[in-house]
Parts: sequence; C-alpha cells; structure tokens
Amino acid sequence: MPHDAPTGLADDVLAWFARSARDLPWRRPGAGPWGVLVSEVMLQQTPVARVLPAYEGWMRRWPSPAELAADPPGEAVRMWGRLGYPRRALRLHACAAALVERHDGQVPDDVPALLALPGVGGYTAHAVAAFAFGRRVPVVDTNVRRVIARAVTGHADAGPASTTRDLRAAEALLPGDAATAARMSAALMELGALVCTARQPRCAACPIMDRCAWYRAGRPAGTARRRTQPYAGTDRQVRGILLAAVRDAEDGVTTTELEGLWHKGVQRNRALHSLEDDGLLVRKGDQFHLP
DNA sequence: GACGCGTGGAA
DNA sequence: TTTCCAAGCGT
Repeated sequence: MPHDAPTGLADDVLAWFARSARDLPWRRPGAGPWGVLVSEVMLQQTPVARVLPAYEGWMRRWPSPAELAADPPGEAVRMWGRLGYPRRALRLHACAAALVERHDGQVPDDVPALLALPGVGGYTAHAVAAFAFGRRVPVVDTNVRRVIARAVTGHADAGPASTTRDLRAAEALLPGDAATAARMSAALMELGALVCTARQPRCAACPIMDRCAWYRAGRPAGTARRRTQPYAGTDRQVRGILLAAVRDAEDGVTTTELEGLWHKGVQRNRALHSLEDDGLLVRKGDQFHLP
C-alpha cells in the first residue's frame, strides 16, 4: 500500500492501538483462555489498576479452572478481597466447577457455551470468544458504546444499552479478518479507556478526531446525568462491612461481633440474610463464616 | 427496562 | 466535601 493511501477508521484506530496499548498481563500470549476469562470477570465494573494485583494473585494460586474448583467457594471470596461485588467471586468459582463438569476443565470457544456459564453475560462471552480465541464477534462494553455514540452517532454519551442495536453498530466497525477484528475490539475499548473517556475526553490525542461525528459537530453537550444512587447507609454498604469482617477473620465471626459493626438490628439482619441467600455467608450456631 | 449489587480514586 | 464512574450480571 502506498504510504499516502487514504486509510479507514479501523486502520487509524489499529495503528493508534499498536503504539498506545497498555501492556496488561491478560493481553500477553501466555495468558490463555482461563486468564482472559478471569480478567474479564474481575474487570466487570472494576478499574484496571485495582484488578492488576488481584489478577496476578488469583492466577498464581489457581492457574486452571480445576484447581479453583477443588477449593471451597469461600476461598474465592477471600481471595477476591476488596475488588467489590463479591458475588462475582462466587460465580467465578461456580464457573470453574461448570468448566470441569461440562468442558473437561477447558474454556469453551463458542459464544453459546460461554453464555451458559455462571457470571458470564453478553459482554464477557464475546470478549473471551474474541480475545482468547480470535473469534470474529463484536465486543460491546461501556467504552465501545461511548466511542460509537460519539464517533458514529455524534452524541456526547451513549444512551441506554440496547443489545441488538449496540451489537449491530459494533459489528459494522469490524474488519473482515477475524484476528484483526478481535484486535479492533480491544483497540476500541482502549480508545474509550484512555482517550475517549467519559468525563474529559482528550480529543487532541484521538486518532480519529477528524472523523468523529461528535467532534465535528462541536462536541455538543449531552443530556443531564441521572441522579446517582446513594451508597452511605444502604444495605449495600452494610453487606460490604459485614462480609469484610468475616472475610478478614481467620475463622468465623460471632453475631455479637457483627452487632458492633452495624447497630441497626433490622438492617443488619436483613443484610446477613441476603448474604446467606447469595451464598456468601454461612451461619453455624452463633457464628458466620465463609462457604 | 429497571433495579440491586462494592469499592476506592479522581475531579 | 460530594459526585462521578470503572472491560456487567442476574432477576
């Protein structure tokens, strides 16, 4: 190709990715499908910086699904630490068990089989299929939705998620070659994470600034943010406090000790029951411990 | 489609 | 200080 030949959006994004991509452990060749799957679950709603050390520790302890499945689920919850949304740890453990039972301890390479696994939804199934196996499937996360909203649609922010529409829009950006398509998905996510960010997009550093519908329109403001849901004082916070106490204890924690951590009895009990319902806590006598 | 579900860093 | 938000999933 002549050096001055016109390039497409995909070429520009891929070229930018080639020089700007972060060196993340789950992107290295040796990560393997299990590593990719573990990273994707950890990255669900949790920033990369916080996932990095957790991922390393997890993979060192459980290099394969079979090794994780052989340990009690509570060990997964403990290892999860403060990543947040600890039900993900439980689901990842259940996922490992399902891999052993249904897939000979291997991560399947097709979307329907991935979707059937605990903790694996549309995003993660497509991400594993694309990044671990080079499948040509669109990978749509919040970054990709934002990049498409701006560059293609010309809006400041992505609207509500719409699976069918989002997948179709992302698919339209993918090159025909499967391996290149997978790289394109990673590149779009990286662009959203590093340049086309939610709060202060760095348009001057964007490889497709001159093609971006939103930029060309003068970066019109988006609609007002929805009210953020409160956290302090919610059951969610109480669950976090109570589970952290059990997680960080050697053995169990007595109900008396838990009373000291959250004084409102009705709410404390509601949180404890919901943690039991989720399988994150087990009650034995007057003690709570991990499953 | 709306909601519940953690945590902590940055602006 | 408060608010925003970070590679979603399951119900």
